[in-house]
Parts: sequence; C-alpha cells; structure tokens
Amino acid sequence: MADRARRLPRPVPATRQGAAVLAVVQRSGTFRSAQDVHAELRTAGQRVGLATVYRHLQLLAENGVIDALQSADGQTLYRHCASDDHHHHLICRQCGTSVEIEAPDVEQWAANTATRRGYTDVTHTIEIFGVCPACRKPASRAQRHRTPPG
Amino acid sequence: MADRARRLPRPVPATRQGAAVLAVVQRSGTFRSAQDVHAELRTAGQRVGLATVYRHLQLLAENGVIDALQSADGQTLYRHCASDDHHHHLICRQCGTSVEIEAPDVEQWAANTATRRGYTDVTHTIEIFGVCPACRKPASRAQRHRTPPG
DNA sequence: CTGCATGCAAAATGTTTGCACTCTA
DNA sequence: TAGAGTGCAAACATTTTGCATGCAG
Repeated sequence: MADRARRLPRPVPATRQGAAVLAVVQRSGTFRSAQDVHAELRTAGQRVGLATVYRHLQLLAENGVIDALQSADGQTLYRHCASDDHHHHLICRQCGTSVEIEAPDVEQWAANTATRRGYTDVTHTIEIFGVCPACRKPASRAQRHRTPPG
Repeated sequence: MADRARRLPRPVPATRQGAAVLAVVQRSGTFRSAQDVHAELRTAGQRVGLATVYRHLQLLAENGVIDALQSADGQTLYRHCASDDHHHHLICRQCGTSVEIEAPDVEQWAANTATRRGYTDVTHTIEIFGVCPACRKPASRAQRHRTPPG
C-alpha cells in the first residue's frame, strides 16, 4: 500500500497477451471492468481467458501502470493515466471519459487540513464529475451507458 | 442520482428493527459493511436477518440518511454523517473514524475547474486519509483492522 | 383481516484459485 | 525440456430475490 511507482525489473506486461489487456485499457481512456475488457478482447477475436484478464489487470494495477477503483455497483474498474505524477480527474458522467487535472492549491489544502489536526501519512482522493461539452449536445453522438463511480 | 435530501413521507427507519440497523451505523461513526452490521446485531442478541440488514442499509442510503461507498476490496460500506449539508471527510487509515470537514474554497475550485472546461451538472468527491493522533501513539488502544476505502 | 416487513434459503454476480495444458526460451 | 503463462471450471464472498410466516393496524 505504501509503495508507489516501484519500478521492478518487470515493469509492464511481461507477457504477450498481457499486452492486449493493457492495450484495451490504455486506448479507451475510460473506466473499464475486467469483464468489460474480456468481452472486448473476445469480440476482437483474441482468445483470452477471463481469469487471465483479471490477473493482468491486478498486476498492472500493482505496478502502478493503471489505476484501480471501485464502481458504485461493486465492480472493480481500471483506467490508464497518461501521467505518472499525482493528479486528479474530471470525469464525464455520460461517456466516462476522464481528463487529468492538476491542482497544487488543493493538494496543499488537503495536506494542511489533515496535518493541522495532527494526522500523519496523509493522502487524498479527489474526483470531479460532470457532463462534458460533447455529451451535453443532445444529438452529437451515441453515448455509452457507462456508469462512472462516485 | 440527481435527487438529494428528498424528504419523503417515510424519512427514516419506518420499521422497528430497521432502527436497530440505523443505530449501529449511527453510533459507530465509522464505515460499516452489511455483514459487519449484521454480525453486531446478532452478537447483541438482536434476531435480524442478513437480507433485512441489506434492505435497510440500502433504504437508508437512498433516503440520504446514511452514506454509501465502496471499499477497496469491493464491499459496500455505510457511514452516518452528522450534517446533512455537503461536506467531506478526513478519515483515519487505522481506526476508520471520520471527521467531517468543510472547504468552501475547494468546492469553488472544483466547480470552476469543471465549468471552465465546459462541463455541466458538476459534482465531486473528496476524501482525505491519514493516521489520526490517537492511532499514531503506539500503545494507546486496540485498533481494529478495518480497511478504509481509497 | 389485510398488508407490509422479516427471515431463511436459493440464486445471481463478480472475483479468485487449482490444475492441467501450451508456448516460448 | 523446463518454466512461466494461460484457460477452464470449481470455489468463494457478497449481495439480491422468492416465498412463507409474523406482527401491526
């Protein structure tokens, strides 16, 4: 839990079709569940086992390559972050696309708030949800019914 | 999702032992899982079915009486918030106790950040985790191994 | 008496694990 | 050929649902 960005000798996929799993998450820029990724791979003709998808997803998350979090209905979702640095996300409630944002002030505030009350080893979680401009316009495009967490 | 603090004709427990469920969550001031609450009620001699606990917990969450969120390992956790207003939490990673905090500036920042990029219908999630002063001192008290989300 | 709430048990979901098989080095 | 990686299916944990019973109005 306390190890972040640990660059082990085996940084990323390590296996061939593990790469397929990563590719799906990486390219979609959205929250994906294991089942989701598995389905997509199957559809794409890739013969990958569900268990394997789970295994790789966990692995990637452990290595900090992707981000894991829980959806409101209990599924574990994964997303790929463009930057390795600490940052937060602005997520579209409709299409699930997330934009990375930085907020030094808020980081500072969070740290101060906790420290002031005597808390140590402080971390935080910040996510902003909204409807993005693209989804706002009614007839722009077919929007998936993906439910973002939170 | 868009209805907050809706005061329906049946605001809270509605039934007698539903109140028992609420009581547990309310009094513990910590994250509790359904299984958890159920176990506590059983131990306390209360004869309550697991399904009933689940049903009441969901009901209470729907009515905004308690707050629901997902733990890192996929369980749904519930907590009672002292205030009905929008606020955030400073949570102890050790004992799970949460302190309610307000942060007008951050609210503003979140709103602006999203609005500036054309997002509408904006909401956000902010949680700060740390080790509280009490838990920091080694031999102070027996700390449960509860795992806070995030 | 009628109806909702309850409790048990079965069912459904999402995830993990055991084990035999395959592919690569 | 040895070993890691894979896939299937069984095992698991949590949550939901169906249905008969109990209590209140």
